[in-house]
Amino acid sequence: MKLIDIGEVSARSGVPPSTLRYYEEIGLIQSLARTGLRRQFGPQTLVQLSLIALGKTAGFSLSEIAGMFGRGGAPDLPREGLHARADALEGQIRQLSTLAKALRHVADCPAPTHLECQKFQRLLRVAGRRQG
Amino acid sequence: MKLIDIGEVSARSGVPPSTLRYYEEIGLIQSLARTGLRRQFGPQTLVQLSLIALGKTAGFSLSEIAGMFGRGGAPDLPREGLHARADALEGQIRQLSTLAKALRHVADCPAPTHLECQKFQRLLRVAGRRQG
DNA sequence: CTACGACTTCAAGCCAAGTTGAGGTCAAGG
DNA sequence: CCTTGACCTCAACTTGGCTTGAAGTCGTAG
Repeated sequence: MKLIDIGEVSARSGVPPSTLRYYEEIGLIQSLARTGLRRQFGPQTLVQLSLIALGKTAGFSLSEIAGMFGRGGAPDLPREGLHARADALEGQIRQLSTLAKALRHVADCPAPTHLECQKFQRLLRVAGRRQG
Repeated sequence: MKLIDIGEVSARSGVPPSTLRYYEEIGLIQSLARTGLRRQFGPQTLVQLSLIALGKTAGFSLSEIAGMFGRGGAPDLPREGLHARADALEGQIRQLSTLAKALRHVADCPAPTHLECQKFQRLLRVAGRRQG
């Protein structure tokens, strides 16, 4: 297992070194060694960084994401937990679709103001239902 | 146009009064009058709050959301801007779908570690492509 | 008329997720 | 051998999105 210098990890992943240090500090990733003072990471760190980026766009907090890795960086979570997260994600996806539809509608609707448009009203009600 | 007391806006929308005051402070919503000191909002504020909630789950910042309203609270944005936002949203939706699939896969895949699973590798590569 | 409870202002505090800056260390190239 | 540049540590700062607390002001019910 060859080690990768922090600079290279940063270059390959696009994540700044300061952020890599921060992630290590909070336990999200681990460096495996030092060359002098320079952190050396394992190849799986690159995979982790992909998952972290993905998780962040999905709206997970860093600590939630940390919970998805086992020690060593391999994804590791009880199956039901994963399915629950996937369910939550799909809910979020439905909301986003609603919003995207609402935006497209607003762009094309000829009504003088959208508050007078039935279709828009309905989209909003559907959206509103998810928050109570 | 009847006015709605801040307490009632809060109760109907589920948004705390402190947050409503904060939103007014940053110009996201406007109160139309006072009864004594109490803010009174117009009915469109409730619509705005729905859109704000929706926008937040979509990952927009409050200032981005503020940019979607014209003065008076009616949604107001150039059509091309709206379509651009919708496009961005749909990209995000695709990412989320990828993540959801990855999660479900991890939950069900029998491989000893997911890093050895072809399907998982592929999902990650697809995901990684979107960040450079 | 008085007390109550929900509002008011304003400043300060809090959390997440980093970034920035000062001062230090190190390995590699010339 | 010495400089250079990228890293190091640690603390402080920043931004976004609020919440909390102290001290004050109303309008309504009793």
